[in-house]
Amino acid sequence: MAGAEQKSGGRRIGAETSATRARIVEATVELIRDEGYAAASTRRVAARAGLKPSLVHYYFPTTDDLLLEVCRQGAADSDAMIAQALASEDPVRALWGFFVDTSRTAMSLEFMALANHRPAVREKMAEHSVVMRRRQVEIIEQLFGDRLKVLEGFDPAGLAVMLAGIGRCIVMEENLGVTAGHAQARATVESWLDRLEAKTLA
Amino acid sequence: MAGAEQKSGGRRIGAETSATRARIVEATVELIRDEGYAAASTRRVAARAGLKPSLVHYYFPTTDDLLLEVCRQGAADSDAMIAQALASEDPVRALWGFFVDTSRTAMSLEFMALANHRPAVREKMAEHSVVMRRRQVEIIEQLFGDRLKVLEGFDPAGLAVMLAGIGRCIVMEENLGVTAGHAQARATVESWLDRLEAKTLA
Amino acid sequence: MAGAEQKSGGRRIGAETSATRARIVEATVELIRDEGYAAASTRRVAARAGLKPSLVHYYFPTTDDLLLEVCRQGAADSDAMIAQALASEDPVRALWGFFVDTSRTAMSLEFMALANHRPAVREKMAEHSVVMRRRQVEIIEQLFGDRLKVLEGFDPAGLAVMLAGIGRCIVMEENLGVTAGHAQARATVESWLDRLEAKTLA
Amino acid sequence: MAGAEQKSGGRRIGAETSATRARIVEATVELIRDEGYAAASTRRVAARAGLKPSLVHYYFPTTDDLLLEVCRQGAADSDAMIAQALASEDPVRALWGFFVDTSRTAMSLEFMALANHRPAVREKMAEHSVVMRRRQVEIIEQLFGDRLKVLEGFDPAGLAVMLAGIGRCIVMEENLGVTAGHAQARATVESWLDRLEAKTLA
DNA sequence: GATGAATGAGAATTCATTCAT
DNA sequence: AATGAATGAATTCTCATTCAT
Repeated sequence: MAGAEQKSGGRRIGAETSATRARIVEATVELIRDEGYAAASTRRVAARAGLKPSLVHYYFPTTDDLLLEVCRQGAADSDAMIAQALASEDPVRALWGFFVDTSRTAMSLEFMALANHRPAVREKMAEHSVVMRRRQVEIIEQLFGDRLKVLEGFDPAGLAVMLAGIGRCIVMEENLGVTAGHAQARATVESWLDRLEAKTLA
Repeated sequence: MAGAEQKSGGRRIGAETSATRARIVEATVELIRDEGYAAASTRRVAARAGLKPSLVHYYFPTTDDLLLEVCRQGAADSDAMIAQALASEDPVRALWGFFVDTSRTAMSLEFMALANHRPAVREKMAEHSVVMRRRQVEIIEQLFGDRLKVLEGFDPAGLAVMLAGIGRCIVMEENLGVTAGHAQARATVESWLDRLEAKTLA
Repeated sequence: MAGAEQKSGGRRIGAETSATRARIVEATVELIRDEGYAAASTRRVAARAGLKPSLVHYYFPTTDDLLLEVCRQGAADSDAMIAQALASEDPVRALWGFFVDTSRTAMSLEFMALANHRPAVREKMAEHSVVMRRRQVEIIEQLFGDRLKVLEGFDPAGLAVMLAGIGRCIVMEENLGVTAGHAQARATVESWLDRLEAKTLA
Repeated sequence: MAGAEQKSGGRRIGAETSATRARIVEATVELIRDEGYAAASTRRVAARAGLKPSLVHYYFPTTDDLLLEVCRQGAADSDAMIAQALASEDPVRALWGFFVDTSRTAMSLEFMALANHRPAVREKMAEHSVVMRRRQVEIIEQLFGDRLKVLEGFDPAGLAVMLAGIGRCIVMEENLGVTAGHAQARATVESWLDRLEAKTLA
């Protein structure tokens, strides 16, 4: 129960602990982050990692395998961030910070786009999304309880969708260099959190 | 002679009035909508349009040209939808309908992703985004005036970002088959609109 | 016998006197001069001339037709230069100047290269070369007579080959940015001409 | 272990020792020699070598890579020919033979033309030309010393330019089927060499 | 005299993947 | 654990040419 990263006896080619393997995944993440998912080809990943293209296929027989691994790690990262948020001094802000985290959200958006023509990725993303949402809802319920309904008329799952949407929108647009309304939207969200938090602490 | 379609005698290669040209753009839109932007290759577009690949290049010398045209038409469509919303019986609902319009939003998200590795698209999208946001803000101001601030503590631009974000999130996730929290988020947004509208009519 | 440019009743599409036709030829010459013969495609020629690609084909049904016309004009230019040389104050220097004329020689070299895979050009170039050489020999004989043999042991045709070769070599290498030995080779040639000229005038 | 072919453990993609790689280069040389540089396309090279087009790109990722390799080998061949000339029984004739060697010179001319629109080739050719010229000058100085100046008024570098130019001109024109003056030019060059050689031996 | 539309061929690359070693 | 060789399919783009108007 100590997290989702443990893996018992899974038999893949290339030990999961391999430094080379890690380097490949890392290079892929960088490429996707910097140039979009279309840049994540065997050759370019290998070049970025300073390895031979064949070696990428040695560890990840198909491109889907590689992409799925990156996806899995991204989910694990999100998981860790949420856990950290919950354990932090100011869990409410930390949760909102999670939703407007630039690099994680940018990656997530790339995988959403990828899902469109990679059934395997689509499946994984759907699965992750459900799990993530559930976890977010738990946290929101734990933090605010029914003050949420009483004070703002919000529902925990609804708030999760709202925060996710507003956060992603801000990140996506910042990425384009567009910022109109961002500060005001952030202010509104923060005022919700202020009110909820005040009552929480009271 | 009213409307935005007026044609200004400009003569490009492949007149804008060409039926073939229109067919190409239409096929591209369908492909992107159904399979993601990566499916918009010369061959596939031609196949979908029932034309020879070379003909696509005759009308759109580079892929950027084609993509930009699709982008431009998408923006025009959005424009028209917003105008229609404003002129409708229930402009408030129509505006929200605009933000959760599945096909338009899905396209928009594809182009956001595309912007990551197509500088030309990025530029166009940034430009469009700014214009769209401005128009949305105008409408919101016109519909609600300062009731917005008084009743909900919202700012027009901030609300535009919030609606856009929540709408996109719902569309994106529906696309993945994920719907948790959607109904509740929608309900919250609708309750805002209800309250604002009630006062508007009063 | 008043030059090679007269043309009686030749029936081509597009009157030879057309300004448009001239513009096409001119654009082609510029392109070949600046970017090599491979740049002389219908589209690029049209673009350079500010015309539609179809128009190029209207005047020159095939690429060979266009190339041949450029070739013909180049030969006419060379012809004119030689005639001018002969009529000048210092015909000997003018002749040598002809051989080291940069732009004309560069074009000539492009057509030599083109001749390799354009039989029509090959034929024309061969024909021109023979005519040119003959004319050069005439001039050399006329200028130096048998002083050539007596003084330097040169033969008129041999000298023509030597001057052409040395001139082309210098132009070709200058084009590459290589100049080693050029000044000295020029000096040697000039010393020959000096000696021959001195005796000529004496 | 003597000779210029020594291999310095360097590992590139497609080891330099590969027979396939050699076949590709050889096919390219033949194509350029027979049909001009424009014939050196991936497809045609592959067809000539009896290989699949993709394999050409496996060994030479870009066309420049392939062309540069051919260029490099051509320079190495020239180098070897000069070395051989120097070591031969009659180095003076061998040197002149080098300048009128048909196949080598024809290739060299193709690359000169190619230099016009391939910056990479241009650079390599310029570099080679300088090195070659320097080597030729050394040989000329070594063979004739200052008899050159005294007897004919020639300068070593100038003579190198003259021989190169006359040789190239003859090869180029022969290629076109034009031969007027060639024998006479050759005779003149040979008479220079005769005189210089006689004094050399004396 | 001029032009828009259409087409088939071929260019250079890039890619994922397989296989033998 | 790693890698070189090979391949077939797909990518974007350019080209010469034909044809109907």
